[in-house]
Amino acid sequence: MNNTTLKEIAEQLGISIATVSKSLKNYPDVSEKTKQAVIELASQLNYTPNSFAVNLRTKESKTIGLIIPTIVHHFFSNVIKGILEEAEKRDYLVIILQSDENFELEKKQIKLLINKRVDGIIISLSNGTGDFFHLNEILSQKIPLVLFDKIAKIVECSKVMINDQKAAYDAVDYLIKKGYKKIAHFRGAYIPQNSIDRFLGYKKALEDNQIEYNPSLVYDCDNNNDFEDGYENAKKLIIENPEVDAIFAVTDLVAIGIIKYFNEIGISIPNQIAVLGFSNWFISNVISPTLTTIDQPGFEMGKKSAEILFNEIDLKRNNLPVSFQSIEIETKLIIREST
Amino acid sequence: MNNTTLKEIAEQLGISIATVSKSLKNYPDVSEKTKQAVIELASQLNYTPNSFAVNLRTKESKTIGLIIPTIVHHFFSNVIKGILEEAEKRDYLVIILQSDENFELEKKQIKLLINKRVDGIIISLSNGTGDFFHLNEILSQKIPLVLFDKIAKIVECSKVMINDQKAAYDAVDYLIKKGYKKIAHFRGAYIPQNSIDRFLGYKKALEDNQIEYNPSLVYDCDNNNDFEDGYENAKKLIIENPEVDAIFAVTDLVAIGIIKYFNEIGISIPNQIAVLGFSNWFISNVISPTLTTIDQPGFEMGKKSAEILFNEIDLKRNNLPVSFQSIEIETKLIIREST
DNA sequence: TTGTAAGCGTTATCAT
DNA sequence: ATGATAACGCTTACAA
Repeated sequence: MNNTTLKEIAEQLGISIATVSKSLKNYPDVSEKTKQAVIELASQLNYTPNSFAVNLRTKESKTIGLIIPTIVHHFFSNVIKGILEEAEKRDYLVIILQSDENFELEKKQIKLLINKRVDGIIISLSNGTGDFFHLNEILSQKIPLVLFDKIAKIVECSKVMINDQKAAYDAVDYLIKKGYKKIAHFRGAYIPQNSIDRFLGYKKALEDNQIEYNPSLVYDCDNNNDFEDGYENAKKLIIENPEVDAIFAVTDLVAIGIIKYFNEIGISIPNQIAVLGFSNWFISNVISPTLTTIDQPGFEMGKKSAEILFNEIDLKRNNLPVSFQSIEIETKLIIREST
Repeated sequence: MNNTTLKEIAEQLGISIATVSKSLKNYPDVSEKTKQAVIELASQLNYTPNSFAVNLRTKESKTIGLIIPTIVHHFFSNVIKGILEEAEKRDYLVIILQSDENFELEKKQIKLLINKRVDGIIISLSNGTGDFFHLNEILSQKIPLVLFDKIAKIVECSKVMINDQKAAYDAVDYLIKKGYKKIAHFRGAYIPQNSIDRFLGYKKALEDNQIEYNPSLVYDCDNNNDFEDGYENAKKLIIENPEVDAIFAVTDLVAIGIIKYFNEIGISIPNQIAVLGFSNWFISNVISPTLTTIDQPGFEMGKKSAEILFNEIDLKRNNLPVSFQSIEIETKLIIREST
């Protein structure tokens, strides 16, 4: 750990630390000659500023924090990618944490990040998150915060999301227009707003098309294993409601579970029954039949979240007022073989 | 940013900063009475140590860096998960970077991490990585380093990997024992050692079973889009070598591409031709037919890498000698419907 | 143009 | 048991 310091350079050159610092930071009030000498020696000694000291002085860490519910997840992976690319551009580093859908862990991780004095935080809330006091702690410290995907409407900060309700509505509306009459919904858990919204979109599309909403056609997928949920519920559905001709699944993974089961027992998709997913995971394009789904653009959401965050960090640095944004990223229906 | 400092507590209590610090850190030489007073006021004021100052003082950041080639990747996602869980246990934070298979980016990111003075670094090398000077820079700074999966044998540091050659050998040997006679290999690029080793394992298994190795049965998948590679090569193979009865693919994604094509043109798997993948991605268990593959345990690899790294960090902290480990994680053949 | 010195918030040594 | 003080390495206002 032979790290060169300003002091060493100063001593070797017989000048003061201040002058060395100024030379390296291109201050105007230092002679070209000394500046060159400093720069040369610095690069010779392979000098890099001690970031700990810089942090302490500037009160900035050039680091942001990111908390997501699940790492092994196609959508979130894409979000991460979008965020990392924006951070890269600005030479910012990203600390990533996984809350594992656990409220307590999320709280602890936020504490860790605040403690670490990151310059900003991006979060997608866990399904277990019950209240938002822990978020207020971030805000009261004036740390820029962006929520994405799993957001909390009440929290006063910027947000990046999709319109789950509209997306679901469009999907179901498409199914109806295509001629499907008896449409089931495999819905998600009751806690994250997303699955509620997707359910509401489903319901509204039915109603707007004069199809009576039938609660017994709604199946719960809340065992935290979407694939299994889809598979098992498909089994049930085929017995309980054999006349259903289409299923709108809350997630591609649920849809894949459904397809898997139907493939196994020889039910033909979409001839006997159509399946429509949500998210446009990679897998939905390679399964047989390929899955009609809604594209949820994770990369763009990550990118946008990061852009907003870095913008707020800049504003804060310059003591300018920030106004929170709520951005809705466009989704689109990807029509494939399963409908 | 109303952050309480030791100084404030000291002033309010009319004692010295030193005493406050000691109280909070449970030093033996401070009276129970003052200690209690300090602790109480500290929690009242919601005191947390300024990590910048702590870092500067202790020369530790309680942070490690992780560089991986691709974020959106089932295997690497699992690795990340394993690493994050180990870090979580120790209240360590993890900075994650994506090299995007780009040598220059990898170099830059290592510089950033060294600069940030992380306590340790874990890397899976990019396919573009040509030499290892940038890694030596890490070592010369005495920063603990663990390489995993895409490793460089010459670099003197701990390593966590699988035995690609053996895994491939076992897979192909299994195919042969199962009665397949004409086995093609869809191989990966020529740069990462992994795909070379898998190819060698394939070749050796043939030779050990007295099957002549035939180079024209080896197809290159090096367009950086495994799925497409598999699909397109399957198309070629069926024309050029219609008598092939099994394919060993370098990756599940390649295998999925193959399956996709065969499903489309109505070639039955495994009856007309068998397909065997590598990695055991989630997708391989839900596709039809389900894919026989080799389980490459990302989670364990991440976990093990982190354990080794944290151990080295501890040793270094206590000025103890470290000896580098090379750990081989067990893979296993997962037999499913495609063979 | 250059240097002095204060300060960022801790930790740790050495007096008292 | 408590406190004064130096040190970590850098930035920057101010003095020379």
